[in-house]
Amino acid sequence: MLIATWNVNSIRTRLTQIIDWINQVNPDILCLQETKVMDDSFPVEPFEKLGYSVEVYGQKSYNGVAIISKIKAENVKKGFFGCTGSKQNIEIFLDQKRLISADFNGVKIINVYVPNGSALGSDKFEYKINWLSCLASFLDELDKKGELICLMGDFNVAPSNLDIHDPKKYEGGIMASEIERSALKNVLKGRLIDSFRIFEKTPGHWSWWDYRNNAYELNKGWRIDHIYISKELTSKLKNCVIDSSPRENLRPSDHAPVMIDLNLSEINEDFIEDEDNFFEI
DNA sequence: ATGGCAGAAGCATTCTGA
Repeated sequence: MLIATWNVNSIRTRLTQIIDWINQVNPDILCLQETKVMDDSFPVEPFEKLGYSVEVYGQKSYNGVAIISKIKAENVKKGFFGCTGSKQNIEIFLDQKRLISADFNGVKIINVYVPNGSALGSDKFEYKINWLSCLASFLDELDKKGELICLMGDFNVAPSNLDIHDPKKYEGGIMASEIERSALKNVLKGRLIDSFRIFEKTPGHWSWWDYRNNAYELNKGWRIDHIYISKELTSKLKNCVIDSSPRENLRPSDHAPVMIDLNLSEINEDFIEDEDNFFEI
């Protein structure tokens, strides 16, 4: 099962590119960020024509997330819920549409667009750190219930210096500061694993290139789009790749899609085996 | 230190992103 994430920087501007990519890659689940559109204006039909269901959580001009899937999404939730351990009041985050979650074959897919944070010490930076703190509390609650998690999206954090083309220049700055990295670590708490780093330990793999300064042509990128999976799922993980090819399109998104191949049928087989055992008893 | 580039809103220019 192919599960992908892509910050498309406007669903309406990128629509034909996304449809082309779906036709090429045939993902089972595609999580989008920065859709930048109200829910009633989201172009649902082109996806439904290809046999996909669409779940949206958007707003005018900014942010916005969506889940496109071949399997019907179950238990769709928009925004944070159950963050009882958070110091932050969830209501603070209601106006920015940055998180949507749904269950597929017993796995909870959580699609996030983490705030950029602008600059260290700014109000937006404080918002980013508070948002990540709320996300950590959100995951703590799901962890208590023993949920299998796939947390994916645009995190706006390079987890290590391997994930920046010029660490000397950018280390300590926005998306590369110790404050952001430790806030991200507090979300993951060792229970969620970076799918990409299971397969690839070297630098030079980017998911975002600035529109400015010819960054893509010079391959000056960052790896800030991630797919984190529960430890229990790592044995089902076949692959994780960044597909930089859409970044070469005319008028591309500044982000490339990232995807994993997760063998969820094995999970169902395990489940069926357990049921058989139950009936034998 | 600043701007570069792109999208949305809306019609000139500002806000936001990363």
